[in-house]
Amino acid sequence: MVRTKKVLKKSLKKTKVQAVEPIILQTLRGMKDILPSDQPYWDQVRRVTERLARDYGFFRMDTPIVEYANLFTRTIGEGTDIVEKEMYAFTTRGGDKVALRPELTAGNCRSYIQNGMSVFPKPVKIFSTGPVYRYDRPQEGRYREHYQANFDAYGEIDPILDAQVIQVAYRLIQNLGIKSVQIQVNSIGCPVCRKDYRNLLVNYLESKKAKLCQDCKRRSTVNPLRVLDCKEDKCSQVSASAPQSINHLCDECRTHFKVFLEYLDELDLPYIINPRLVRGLDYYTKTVFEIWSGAEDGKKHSLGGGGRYDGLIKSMGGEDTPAIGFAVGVERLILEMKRVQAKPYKAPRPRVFMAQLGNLAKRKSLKLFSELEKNGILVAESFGRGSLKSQLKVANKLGVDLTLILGQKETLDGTAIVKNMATGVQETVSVDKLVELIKKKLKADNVVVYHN
RNA sequence: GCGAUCAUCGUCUAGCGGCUAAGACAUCGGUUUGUGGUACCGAGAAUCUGGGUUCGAUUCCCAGUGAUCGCCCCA
Repeated sequence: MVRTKKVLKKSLKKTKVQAVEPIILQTLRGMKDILPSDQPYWDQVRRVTERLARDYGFFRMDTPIVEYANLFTRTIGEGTDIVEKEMYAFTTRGGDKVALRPELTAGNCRSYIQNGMSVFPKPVKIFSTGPVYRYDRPQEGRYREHYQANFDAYGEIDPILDAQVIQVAYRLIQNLGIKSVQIQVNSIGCPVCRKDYRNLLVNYLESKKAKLCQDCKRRSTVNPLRVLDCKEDKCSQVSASAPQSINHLCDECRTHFKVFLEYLDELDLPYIINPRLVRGLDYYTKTVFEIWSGAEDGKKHSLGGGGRYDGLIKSMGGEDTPAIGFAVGVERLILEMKRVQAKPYKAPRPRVFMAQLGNLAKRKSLKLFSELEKNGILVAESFGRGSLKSQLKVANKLGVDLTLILGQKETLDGTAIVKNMATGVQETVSVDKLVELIKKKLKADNVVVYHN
């Protein structure tokens, strides 16, 4: 086979047969397949997410992956990295400027407005999951296509919702078996007090400009809040004594933050206030937060984050609607689940194998298979195989408890052999009583489940 | 977008400037045809791509691609 492949390749080269572009058997950079072996983890995330969403009153919504590009540039912010250098944007044949969504909130807000969802009783709680796209440099836990689970609540200004939303995020992570996490919270104020604070910060940074790293010198005017987040030693020193946004909030924002923290205390959530927490999207107001994995051995990931965006809906052309939400990164959750050896979801597996022998039995087995399936009995098979021996081998490998053997003789008699794989004992039963018997046997204790 | 490390069967690994690139696991088939697990036998299966150095490259060099790590940023 290989030889023919190689020969073929060479002869193609020599004779210069039409230059057919070969199919590149590789996922695009930063994108990966989610293989069957990983699905138990994904299933677990899905189940926990859906269960929690239901319990906290969030309804599922799915929006398109592609939207008009300016939905994102206008909401996330022109100057942000996400928009500036990470967006998958292109022009369609029809001339529309579109983009693959880099996050879920913008699309959800668009849908909220477009579909007049403001008529629902507040808060309107929505959750969605799906892939988002960012054209950045891949690493472990950071992909160009990754999945997020996103929760948003519209129409409620009360800080109690901020606390509840964080509780949902926290419990989502906890319920996956990730116990050790840290919640960081901050308030970045409203447009009014943030502007004042920003000026203050710019002035301060200006006075210390000489002590900043190259990047931060640039940032200090373009996006001064980001300087606070810089990990360079000298920048940390500068930002350590920089004015903090929480000390320069207007009355309303300060009260909001204070009450919010009281609710958090009430919930016993392990949070810390990080005055230097700023986020990469422009639409946030007041409360912002992130949840970090608690890996002691160096590597830490942001598992999720979010915040309040009271001005977003209005700025998009909707009614004045306060809102708060968060997103978690599914790949990172799974990475962390594996690290702490959290249990993935274990899907039901077939405990019965059906083996057939001879043309007549083979023909009947297909029907019998569906009869069993209709009765809720999961059956494995390898119908294409001929010998009973090889079928039993497969049955054994699959670790089933029972194997049904259907041969020429049984088919003519309207019976089947039921073999207990652990003991090797087998009995012949009428096909009519098969379902009943299998159910009984699967419940019985003497069916030993070995093979994990 | 910047820097670093790496790249061999499906998976994990071995190997060497040279002639059939080795092994394990997995897969498929067999050990007398209607009975599995163990054992034995057999088969298929790889040097990421493109250049260069060389008599000769999987091995050395360059570029591309990808992965991982550190920045940047974020989920």
